[in-house]
Amino acid sequence: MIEKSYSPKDIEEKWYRLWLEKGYFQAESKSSKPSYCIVIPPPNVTGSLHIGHALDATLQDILIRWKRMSGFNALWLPGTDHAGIATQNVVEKDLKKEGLDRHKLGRDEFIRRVWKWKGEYGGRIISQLKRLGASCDWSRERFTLDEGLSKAVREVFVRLYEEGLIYRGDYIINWCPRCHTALSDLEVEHEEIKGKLYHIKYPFANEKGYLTVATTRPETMLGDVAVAVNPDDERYKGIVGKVLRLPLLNREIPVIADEFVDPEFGTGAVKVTPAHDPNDFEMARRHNLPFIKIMTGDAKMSDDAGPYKGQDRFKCRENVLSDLQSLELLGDAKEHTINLGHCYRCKTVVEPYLSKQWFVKTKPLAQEAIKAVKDKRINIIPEGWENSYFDWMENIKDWCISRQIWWGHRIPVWYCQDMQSEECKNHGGIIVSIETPEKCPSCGSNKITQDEDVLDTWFSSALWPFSTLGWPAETDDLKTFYPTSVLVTGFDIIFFWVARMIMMGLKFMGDAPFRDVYIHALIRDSHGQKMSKSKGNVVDPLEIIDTYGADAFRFTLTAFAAQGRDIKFSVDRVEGYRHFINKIWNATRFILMNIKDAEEVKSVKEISCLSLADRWILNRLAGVIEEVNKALDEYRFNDAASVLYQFVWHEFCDWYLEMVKPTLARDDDNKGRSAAISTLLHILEISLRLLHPFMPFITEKLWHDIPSQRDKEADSICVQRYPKPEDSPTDRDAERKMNIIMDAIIGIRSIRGELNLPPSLELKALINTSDGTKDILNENVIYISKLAKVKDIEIGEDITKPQDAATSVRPSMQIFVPLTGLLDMDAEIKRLEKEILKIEETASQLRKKLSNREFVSKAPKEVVEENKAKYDDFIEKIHKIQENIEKLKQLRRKDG
RNA sequence: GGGCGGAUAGCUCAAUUGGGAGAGCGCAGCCCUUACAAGGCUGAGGUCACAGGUUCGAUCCCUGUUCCGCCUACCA
Repeated sequence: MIEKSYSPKDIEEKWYRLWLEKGYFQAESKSSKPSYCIVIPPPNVTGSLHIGHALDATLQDILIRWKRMSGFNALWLPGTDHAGIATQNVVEKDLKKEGLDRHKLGRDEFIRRVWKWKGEYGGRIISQLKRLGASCDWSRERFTLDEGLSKAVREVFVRLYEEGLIYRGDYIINWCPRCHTALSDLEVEHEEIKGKLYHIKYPFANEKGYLTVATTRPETMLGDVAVAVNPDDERYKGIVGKVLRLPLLNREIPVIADEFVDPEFGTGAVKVTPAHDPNDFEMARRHNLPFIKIMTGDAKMSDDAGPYKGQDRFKCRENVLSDLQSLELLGDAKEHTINLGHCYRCKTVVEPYLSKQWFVKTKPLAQEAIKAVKDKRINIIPEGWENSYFDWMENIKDWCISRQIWWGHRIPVWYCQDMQSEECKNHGGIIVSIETPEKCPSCGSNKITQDEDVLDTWFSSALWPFSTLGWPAETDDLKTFYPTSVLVTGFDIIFFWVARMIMMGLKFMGDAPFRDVYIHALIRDSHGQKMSKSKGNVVDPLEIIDTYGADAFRFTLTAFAAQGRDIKFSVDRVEGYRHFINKIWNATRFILMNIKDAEEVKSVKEISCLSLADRWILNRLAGVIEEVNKALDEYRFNDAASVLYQFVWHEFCDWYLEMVKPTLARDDDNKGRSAAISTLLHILEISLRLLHPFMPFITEKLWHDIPSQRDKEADSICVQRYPKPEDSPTDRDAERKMNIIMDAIIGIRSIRGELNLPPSLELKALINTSDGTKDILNENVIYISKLAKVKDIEIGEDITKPQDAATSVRPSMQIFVPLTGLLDMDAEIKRLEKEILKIEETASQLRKKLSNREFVSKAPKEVVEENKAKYDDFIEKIHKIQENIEKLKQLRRKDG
């Protein structure tokens, strides 16, 4: 016997501990079973579990538990990401509190501090995943800075370099002045803001007049080296080649012609600032113009900014504008929306900045990645995301991979300081090596220094599906689990991560890193807003688990995880699904209560005298098993959840349990009781297994309370076989018959409900029906009397309506409930008339359709016949109700 | 600028090949009927955003419009 109510906390702790002790989540490196593998999208080591992780992990856990139970050698490989910039920021903040900064500490000491921090706090998100019930193979947990993974990073870097796919050079990159590092294009978040388009007059150097340029960033004029116009622009035909005097600095700059300039925009004249704008950079290269850096890495003005040196970039803008104003060189300023880039880690406005960085030449890698998806070596689900994927891949730009921070994989490049040999000089003293070199391999000098930069964190993440399995070593894990089965992630990191994993996997493993990519929705708050700390609308998954239990939380996430749509989340919904957990608990409790100790529970297959209800629910279960497996196979998690919800609550609890209650209560029918008990346990046990991937804790707990499992302490539901449709006997005839019984019950209940007759009122029912149905009803009259709460039931083929009876016309029967002296004739007439109206509405639609010759001649024959049959049924029903109304009206006249 | 998605009951969302629109929550009425009041039964509630088109027939397919959300882009 189990406790009256369900308290998740104790159960969750107990069973999770046991799962770990028994090693149920550990996959085998070599196995005769088929492999199934998911690598977790590694959360940031600095992070704590947010609701997006919870959804992501829940879906993965469902898949893994489902496959593990279905006989696969299932590996869910967990781990965390070192998250270079984010983690460095966190530790730097801590240092600041102590009045320190990383430069005071020095590189080595700083790195030590970060590792220490990681040791103390880095495990948080892992323990939170455990609270959720994640069945990861923790023995294989990885961290992107692990020795093995670092080796993979070096191997990849060196090989790409040797193939000419990695290069170093001076280019305009996105620079975060706060994080003090370069960022890739993806790491910049664009936001539209209202800004101004300023018109500035640049006087000619050798004659009167001026040329007006339009710019949103007036301060960058300090770095201008030219003004460009379109060569076809008639307005400026004569002035190309003339010299302007740059205001404020009085530098002489030429007017050049370049196709890039759009004559329609602004004034048609563009100031050219090669060191601070990617387009200008390209233009300067085309025209051999100099590059003047007017800012430092802090986004303060540099020596080259003349009198503005040392000013902050925004302050400088104000000063430049007011200085131009006083020189009367400032024209109109128009309202203009500007798409401003911000650092995705610290939200600081990024600066296009000229600097020396390392890049991956991505085009060749992208070619293969496109092909892999095109020929279905990788399936993206839902398919809609393929378009974005192709679009991004086809327009891919080189990837800036060097970061000017300390926490990360240091670039495996050394520079020879001496360059004593010709060979050494030829390649600029650059040494690129997997192993850390002692001396320069070309000239033998031991004065070598390593590149100061580290790699983009996403560089190591891109290797995750194979680096975690042991690559570059040829491990058993790698052979067994690569390519992995599916990647489950949110759409926000398709480009950051998914696309790059595909490129790297194809390049270094010669095969896609995963067969399927399941892209799930983003979780928003109940108003559809993105959750963020600054908005204060974040929901803490741990709090939800504490309040409602992990199972309810997981089931809620699953039920809302429809493909291709964001999830609006609120805790109220979790509460709703906690009721479902409670329902399962209580249904189990009821079943266990009804098992007598001595009773021998038999398998349903051995029992010959199953009741109609037994056979019906067994049949339904077979259907549910099939639907759930199919839904999971197609990643329709919400469908799987709703099928289970519907079955357990409404079919099993509302119908079946109510139907077997009388049988269980009878002492004189041991066979019937025994069949019912067997059926109950069969349904319960299989349902628990079906539900287990969705709600692992409660199913485990209840499964052990089932008599047949009580002695098997070593066992766990998580390693039992996942149900297959053939586990439950099918019986179409039972389904047909049960529909008739249910229809009778619903008919009587409707009368009771609509006429507000209290359940305490004893009713009698008369059912008029045809021959075949009569027998079915008679054989199962007990269900009707119990569930519809009627004492006497008379069933016959020519029963006529008693005088003062309420009626319900069903497809295969007419039900009369005599209400002598109780029936409010007017109310009943009204009720029946309303029903006619309702039927008539749909009937008239059908009539219209059927009287349309085109429909009858052109529509498929089955459809026409189907509609005709439906129509006839409606008309018959209306007639019968009409008759009943007439009889009531006659009666009323007599009484009156 | 380009692309994608959404608009269905008061709320949140389903509806897989175009053929009488569903669920959960909420609401109303009746009920503590020996698992569960975190429950049961019954019911009300929809011009499927708008306008055209294809079709015998459109919530579904096509075109356009409006509103909302997202992704993406070097118009200074």
